[in-house]
Amino acid sequence: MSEHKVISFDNIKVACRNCSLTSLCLPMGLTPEDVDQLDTIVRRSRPLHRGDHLFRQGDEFQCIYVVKTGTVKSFDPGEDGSEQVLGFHLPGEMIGLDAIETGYHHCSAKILETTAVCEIPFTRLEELSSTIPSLQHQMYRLLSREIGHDEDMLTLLGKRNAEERLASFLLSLSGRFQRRGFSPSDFYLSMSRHEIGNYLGLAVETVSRLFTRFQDEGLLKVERKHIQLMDIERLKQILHNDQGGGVRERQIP
Amino acid sequence: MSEHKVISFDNIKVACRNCSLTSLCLPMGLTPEDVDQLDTIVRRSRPLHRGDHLFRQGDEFQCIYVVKTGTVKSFDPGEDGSEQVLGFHLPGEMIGLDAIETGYHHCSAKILETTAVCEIPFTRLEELSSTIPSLQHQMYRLLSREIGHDEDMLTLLGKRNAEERLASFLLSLSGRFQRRGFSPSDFYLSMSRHEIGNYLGLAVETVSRLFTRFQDEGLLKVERKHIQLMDIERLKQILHNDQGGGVRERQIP
DNA sequence: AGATTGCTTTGCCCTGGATCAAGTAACTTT
DNA sequence: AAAGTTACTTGATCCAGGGCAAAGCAATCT
Repeated sequence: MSEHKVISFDNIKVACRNCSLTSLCLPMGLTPEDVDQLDTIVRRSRPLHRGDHLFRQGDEFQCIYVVKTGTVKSFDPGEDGSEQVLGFHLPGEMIGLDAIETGYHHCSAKILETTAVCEIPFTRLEELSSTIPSLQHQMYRLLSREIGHDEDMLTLLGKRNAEERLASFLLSLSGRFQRRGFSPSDFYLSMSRHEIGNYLGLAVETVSRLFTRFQDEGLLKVERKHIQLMDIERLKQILHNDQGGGVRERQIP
Repeated sequence: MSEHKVISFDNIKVACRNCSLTSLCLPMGLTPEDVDQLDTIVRRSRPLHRGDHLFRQGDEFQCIYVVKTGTVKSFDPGEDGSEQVLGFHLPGEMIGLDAIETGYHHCSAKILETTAVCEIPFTRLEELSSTIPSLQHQMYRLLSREIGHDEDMLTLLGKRNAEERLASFLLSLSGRFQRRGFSPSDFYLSMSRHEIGNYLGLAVETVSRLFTRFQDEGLLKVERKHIQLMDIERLKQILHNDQGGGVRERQIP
């Protein structure tokens, strides 16, 4: 995906104030002074590599993580290894919010491609947010957004058929790439077919067959991980066909 | 269900400090003084009746609602009426958290049986929470809990079969009733088979057949809305059979 | 270069649960 | 109390998508 990156590796160690993700991330809506305050508690990681765990289910909850570059997968590793993928996280997205309640992580998080993250010790973030109202507000917004997103996924899994699920998934990625300055119609998937299927409640084979079918129908071109959306409008129509409903479009910057 | 109520109608207008839900609700972990502070911004509603809307999708977001007595259903009413039930809310549970982000409600909420709710103007709650750290903490916890709960539902819809879904649903209700002082094994459903099916991603017929089957197998007794769980242990085993996994037990007080 | 390993695709068959279609029981209205 | 309405159950059929098996294709190792 690197050839499409606008938000580039320059970001790895920059302060929040100079980070191009600022408008999608925790600092959104803060004054420059408040961002500097926030900056004092943010820790930047060295790059992590494919397969690394950011944290594991059951680990003590210390930090909220924000993706800076790369992609992270969060998943519930079941009791016996039958994992359920809960999300794919792109730059600017937060991970670990479900751990606040109990103090330990309910899911695991694994790196899909070389990734840098910001770590924010939650206790300090909490302290800071009670002195900076706009930070508190932004925290509420981000937590609320996560809830809204999960609810959209519930509708996806509860009501949509295989075709609608994959179309919805691709459009979600497309929109999120676009908001990050990447091409909305030409990108590389950092997750496997297996992970996509798992996330969407489908078998690998079904995902594979659908990619083939979408390609045959001229909706897109696939070549392994490389996706080119050829007809985004028609993909959107798929969501609004059938029993209508359609996944309400949601901004997940 | 009224014959089982321990948390009774006495609650309808009591202040938070005297409310028996206090340990499940927003005041959890607050000092008595802080609870009184909170109390000044809480508005208590007169009882609402079956079919009433608490709010509708698209309404401007003003208040967080907390069920005091009764049951509320939240749902996404799709574009054309193909609704998706998102949750059933018992006393002490909050509704409308997904609206914080955008300032309007993403789902609708409807009363299932005569219900009293507390309304908490969100702006005032936000202000108050920046002066009471333990209130802020509790808000973060509740928002996080909602995320965790939704993630459990994603696993349910993504991985479990019909039998596991219904067992999980009944056990969830059972536990939540118990924590509220009701019988965990003898209760009335305030939602229809249709709503249960919708919530669990199943057809009404499937839900009906499963109730019959569970009854034939001696797991429970059903008579319309009246449920008696006869073998909770065996119901729990259903969740841990098959591909293992099993819905991790979670406290949703 | 050839072999090993790990995705992905494709063909084939099968099943869980949806859908369709009646029938029945409870609740509402008149 | 009869008639209408809505919710639930039960039976019969169907099919979208799952599971299995084998082959294809990249990438890495020897």
